[in-house]
Amino acid sequence: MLGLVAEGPRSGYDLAQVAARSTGYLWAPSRSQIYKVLPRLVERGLARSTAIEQQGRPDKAVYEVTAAGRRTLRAWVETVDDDPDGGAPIFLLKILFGFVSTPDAIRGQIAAYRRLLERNLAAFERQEAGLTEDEPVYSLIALRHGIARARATLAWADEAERLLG
Amino acid sequence: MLGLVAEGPRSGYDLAQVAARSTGYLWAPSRSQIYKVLPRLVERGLARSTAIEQQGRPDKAVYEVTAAGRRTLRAWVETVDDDPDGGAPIFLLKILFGFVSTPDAIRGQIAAYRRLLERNLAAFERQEAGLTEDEPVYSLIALRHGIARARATLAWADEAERLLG
DNA sequence: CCTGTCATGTAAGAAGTTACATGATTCA
DNA sequence: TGAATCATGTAACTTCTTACATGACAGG
Repeated sequence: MLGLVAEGPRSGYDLAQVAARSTGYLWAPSRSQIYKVLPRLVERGLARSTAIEQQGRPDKAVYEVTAAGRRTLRAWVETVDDDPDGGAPIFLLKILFGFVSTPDAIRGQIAAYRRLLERNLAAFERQEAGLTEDEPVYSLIALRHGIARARATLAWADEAERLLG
Repeated sequence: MLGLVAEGPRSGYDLAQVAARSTGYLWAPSRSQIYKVLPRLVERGLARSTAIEQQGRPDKAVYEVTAAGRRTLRAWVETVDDDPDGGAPIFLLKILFGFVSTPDAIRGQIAAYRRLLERNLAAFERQEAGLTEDEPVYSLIALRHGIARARATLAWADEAERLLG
């Protein structure tokens, strides 16, 4: 949410739509969740809100990131964790909010993501090799899913590094 | 959790380890969560538990699926939803628990998964085409990620159908 | 006239987490 | 002697969801 606020000044209502579009594939909070978290960002000094009067509607509360908020976001984007709690989507979110940091930091995230993918791929392949004939096809199908995705994502990592220049 | 119990009689402790191995990539509950859910399965008549006495250890509670539990699981596995709440992992879980149902039902899940992937892929490609030059590379990199994975997963769907025979 | 958009929020509850509590056995 | 494995569970907490509450205005 801090990242979405850092993209530009937004109301809670706006945020719900922006989130669905931009991070929606990775993470999308409900409107009620947004209205709970936003005041917390202000409490912690990471964002500030400005009331905007409107006619025939409730006042709009527009949130903006503060300098401290930007620093906090940047620190998060630059923190390297080879096996983050939220899994792969964390890497993608950090990439998406790369604009608060440097291309080098993002290269670091891609490298960490690559390491996770390589570990996962190796684990899947080991499991695949260990499958016996009495096991249902379903296990194999699920394993092949993981393998296909890991390989494709590794290929994407090459492309991503090229795009970063 | 019902699916994991249906694979064979297991204690809560066992379940934590089995989950980490088998569905771990998709979904893995904490031990405390398992101990909360298991009695609920019993309450609903989906599982039954047997106490097993042990020396020097707490009694073991082994859970087994009931006929009603198997029916409930099967109904879930066979329910087709083109855009399930838990996202893509739901399709994989249904495939993994395919042993309670028929290959045809699993083909149906793969087809539904394919439809989701095709919708996502089209949306990503539309977004990619709409990107302007002032947008940060990071948006493009994230989009390419989604595209690469969707395409790879579509190719996996072909393979999965072949494996089902 | 009805649906959708704009706009904020509360209440109740599900789902999940970490840390704590207990305690024997086994292995390096 | 200290860590890991086996084994169950509670307490406190975070995160997140759906449903409810309110109300104007725009467009078909």
